[in-house]
Parts: sequence; structure tokens; C-alpha cells
Amino acid sequence: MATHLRPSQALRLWHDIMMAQVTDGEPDLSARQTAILLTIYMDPPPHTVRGLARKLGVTKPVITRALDTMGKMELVARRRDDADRRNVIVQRTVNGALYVERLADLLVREAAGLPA
Amino acid sequence: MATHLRPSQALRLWHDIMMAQVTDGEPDLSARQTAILLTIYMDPPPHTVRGLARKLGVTKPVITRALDTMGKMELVARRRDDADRRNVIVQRTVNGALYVERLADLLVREAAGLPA
DNA sequence: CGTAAATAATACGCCTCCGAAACGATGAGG
DNA sequence: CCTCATCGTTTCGGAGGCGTATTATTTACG
Repeated sequence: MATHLRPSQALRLWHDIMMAQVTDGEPDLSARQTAILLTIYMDPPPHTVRGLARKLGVTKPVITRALDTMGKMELVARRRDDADRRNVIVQRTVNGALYVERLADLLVREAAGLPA
Repeated sequence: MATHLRPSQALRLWHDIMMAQVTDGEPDLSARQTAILLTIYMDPPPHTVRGLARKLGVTKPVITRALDTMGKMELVARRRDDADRRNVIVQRTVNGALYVERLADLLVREAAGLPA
């Protein structure tokens, strides 16, 4: 760990990433949506609405709406929990994995200072 | 330059930063707003509405509205250009500089893997 | 001058998001 | 059973963003 980064490098990195997100024409995910998506793809399952709300410190409707939006984009999927049918299990999708992968690639490329 | 970053490190960094932005309670800036703000603070002045719109590839009302919002937050300021009074010069503010500085600090800290 | 060009701002209709509250469905426990 | 708790969703009113089109102000120039 302990990747060293100077403040000027950090700002340049952040700026370039934001520019890439704005310029690429694809619909931007909000900070909340991104945090939810990455939590789903990085933390071990299972993920529930309540659990995600707790982790992010937001209300449940925020999670529900984010799942609606990202579900339409096919970045995540919902499934009822058979053990306790009150719960909803949030699942990963192929599109979501690709999205996260492309995000990681963008970050690595920008950090390396490569044009593309 | 050429800061090396592995994909897993990149995702962890991105996730933690998004979590920090969501958790801290302050109003989040959108990707567009952040791109505008950082452009103002990193690129050499002067900055005009049209110039920013060109750089980001967005329409001018997007810039005007972002300046309205960030102006209320006192992150940027507007001034009429005396040489050509059609132009608006976007200026930095103390609050804006502090905001950018804290953003850079957050990135550096997260990249270093320190808890706080 | 007087007309055209350029600039930023505004109006409009549409969409998404927010927090708080109310709601339906499901499970737990007496 | 029947009540109560839990979970996710939906509803409500409000706030803010978007793109397109229009406006007001200022400048350029014939």
C-alpha cells in the first residue's frame, strides 16, 4: 500500500478523471451512486438495502432509488432473499463488473499520466 | 509523474474518496461542478464562461448555473471584464482555495492509506 | 450611425434526486 | 391466531440540474 502522491499530482489526477467523466458523454453516477456501486463490488456479499444504508450513513429510500437507477442501467440486480423474504439481496451483473473494470482502468491510466 | 497504481488500489482509493464525500455531510459537488472548479483553480486565468464551456464540452448555461451554485457556496466569484464588458471573469475565492486544498489533502491521505 | 456578431443570462419544460412520512409484505413471539 | 417488529418500497412536496431557445447587453465593422 502507501502509494505516494503529492498534492499537485492528486489535484491533477482528480481534475483529469472528472474531465473524463464529463466529456465521455455517458450518464454520470452521483457520488452516492458510485459509493453504493463500489461497495457492492468490493465488499463481500450479501448486500441488503438496510446494510448499504447503514454503511453509507444514508436513508433507505436513497438506496432504493439508487438501485432503481443502476438497475435500469443493468449495473446491479435485485433478488428476494428466500431465507427471509423481507430482505432484498443486491447482486452484481456483467455490465456492472465491466463498468467497475473500466473505471479502474481509467484511474490507472490517468495516474500513469498516459494520454489514453 | 507516472505514479504507479494497481487496479485494486485504484478502486479502493475511489471507493474511499466517494465514501468520504458522502459521509461528511457537506453538499456534494457534481462531476461537472468539480471539473469546473478544478479547472478554475489549476488552469491559468482568465476564465470566462465561454472558455470554460469549450474546455468541458458543455453548453454555456451549464457553466452559468454551476457558477451560480458555487458562487452561493463562495467557492468562486464573478467579475465583469472591464476591457470587454460582455465577458465575465471567473475568480478564485478564499473558500474555494480552502476547498481545493482539503480535497487534495483527502486524496493524498487516502492514497497513502492512512486512516486520517 | 446602424446592423450584425458575440457574450452571458434567463425562461421553459422535463427529469432526477432529496428527506420525511406512510404503506404493504413478511417474519417473530406470545 | 394476533400483535408487534422489521424490511423495502412508495408517496409527497420541494429543490436543483439539464438542453433548447430566447433575451439583454456590449462590441465590431461597413
